[in-house]
Amino acid sequence: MAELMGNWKRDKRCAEVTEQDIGQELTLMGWVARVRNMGGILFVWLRDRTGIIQLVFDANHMDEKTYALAESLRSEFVLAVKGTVIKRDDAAINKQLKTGTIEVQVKEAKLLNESATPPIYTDDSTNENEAVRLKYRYLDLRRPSMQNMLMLRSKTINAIRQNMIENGFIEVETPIMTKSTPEGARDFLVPSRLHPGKFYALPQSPQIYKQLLMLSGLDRYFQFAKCFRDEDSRADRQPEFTQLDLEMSFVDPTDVQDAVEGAFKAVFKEIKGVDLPQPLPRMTWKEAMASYGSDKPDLRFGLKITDHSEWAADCGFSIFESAVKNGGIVCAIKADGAGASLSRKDMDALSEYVKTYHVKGLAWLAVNEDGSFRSSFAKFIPEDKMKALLDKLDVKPTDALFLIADQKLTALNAMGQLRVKLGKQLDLIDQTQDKLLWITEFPLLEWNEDTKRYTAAHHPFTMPMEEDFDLLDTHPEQVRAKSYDLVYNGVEMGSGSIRIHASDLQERMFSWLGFTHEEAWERFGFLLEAFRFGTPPHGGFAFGIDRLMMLLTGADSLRDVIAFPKVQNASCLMMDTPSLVHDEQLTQLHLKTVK
RNA sequence: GGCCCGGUAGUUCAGUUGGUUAGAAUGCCAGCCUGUCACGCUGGAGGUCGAGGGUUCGAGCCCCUUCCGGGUCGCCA
Repeated sequence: MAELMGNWKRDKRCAEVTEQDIGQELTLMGWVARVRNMGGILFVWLRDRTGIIQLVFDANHMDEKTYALAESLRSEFVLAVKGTVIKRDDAAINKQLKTGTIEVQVKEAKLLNESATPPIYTDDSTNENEAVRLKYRYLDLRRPSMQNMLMLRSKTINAIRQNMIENGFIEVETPIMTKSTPEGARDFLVPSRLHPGKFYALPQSPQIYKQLLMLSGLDRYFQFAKCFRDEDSRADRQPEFTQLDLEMSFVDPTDVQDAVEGAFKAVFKEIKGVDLPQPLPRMTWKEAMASYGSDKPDLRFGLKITDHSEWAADCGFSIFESAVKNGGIVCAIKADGAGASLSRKDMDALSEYVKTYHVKGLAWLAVNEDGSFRSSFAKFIPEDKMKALLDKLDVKPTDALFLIADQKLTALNAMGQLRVKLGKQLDLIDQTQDKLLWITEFPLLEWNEDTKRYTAAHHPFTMPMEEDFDLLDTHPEQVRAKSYDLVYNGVEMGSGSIRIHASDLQERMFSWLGFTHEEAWERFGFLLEAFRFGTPPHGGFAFGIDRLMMLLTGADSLRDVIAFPKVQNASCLMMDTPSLVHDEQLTQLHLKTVK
């Protein structure tokens, strides 16, 4: 028996009521979070996005009808009340509530809407199955933790936007219906009704538009860009996501990095109250791979990787020797004090784990307290040779040692994954730290074994380093790019580069990527054409807002920081997306012929 | 496409070696209760054990298939 609001006006949100309001008569509106009926007196927790305030319905202070209404209240009913703010007795103070020292003595009430019994809890008391939460996402978003997340996200975006505008960036919106481009991820396609057989593509990023804006003379551009990639999901990868996209003219890498650092500094100050150092540390890709086995090293803990190929070349252990002979490496991680705690079973589990990353196995050694050791490989190696390795690595009692032998990048990648795993397992990560750094000088090109050609490591518009121009025709794989990634606690936040701004160099780039002149012009003709009209040197960056929110809130999944996320198979459990459409629609789009 | 984990009241979970009518908490419904705050007390309803097939005298439990959710490798310029 819901009523209309009539002329009632809400005075404040629930938890905005304070002791300053004591004695005032206020009109409040919100959802019923909890009802406690004592028989004659009845307490209701009224909730909105600000929090909770306690309402008191006393049968002696209101007419029968109002009290009867109070007795009919259930969870999630929408309620409006008029009442007086009163101070609670000392004994009745609830320290859990922001408004715990006050309550509202209700005089009148209106039931604005009823609610079906909710299928999930709308508080944070339980952690329900995520599929159920996602099916009823609109209720899930009533949870205080989710509301806080959305408010924090809004605040973060606002801090970034303000920082961008203060620094002379201009916000420009670029199209969502755009052109499919080769290279990169799969596109989501939109069929055209007016152009039978032709398709728009949703942008994987506004890359080309923002470069054209530099050509147009915008000088500094930014946008909170929605991007789409039709690839498999992960905990930190959604088919649609938001990034801060920016581009600048007349700049070198440090200018772009400064601008990005400025935005991060603003966010950390605003959200965490933390002053980030500026400039942030830099590390080359080569160094990151060699020491951390990753292009996104987590610097909150040690366990650095060391190379022992030289030692391994004649160590007597045929697996190590042949790896080195075949151009590979033998690398190691030493974990101080881990030898005593890691059992044979743990070692086997770690060995299985590294195999996921395509190495054949893990050689391990655990030193006991008395200096004796258990090992999977020591028995194959002469004693003096073994001693040389342990001395070199300064292995002491209770230490553990792990070695991997394989092709260089394969071994380093697996070792990098093991490093992170050990960091977590041995509890070496200081969760209170924020370790940001730049990874620079990425390789320009990567060899693709399937297609037998080079592909752009970043994207085909990336400027090679001048120092490496000579290598382009002879050793393309050794050419470094003017590109840079920002890494935060072992997570890639985003990447950027200085772009190619000369038409001829861009055309050469396409040819290194295996495009013929004709193909390049067919696919990127408008860009090559545009580059003829005075393109300024320029570069930019983009970082994931969702990933940033994940790290700021400590969430394990992107789904926790996106209002309406997709699940692993890219469907939406709430709306049941994607869905079938009517034949008529398909016919109009020329996807189905009328019979 | 591969590998791994999970699916039992609305919700969170337990369920022994395969053995009677599948349990608990919470939520829900009804009653009682004038200061509760995760109120309390009494009673009640609520189950296609994800689905289908198989083994068995007998299946929530074992086997096969499949659907759904999660993680991950490949993939993600």
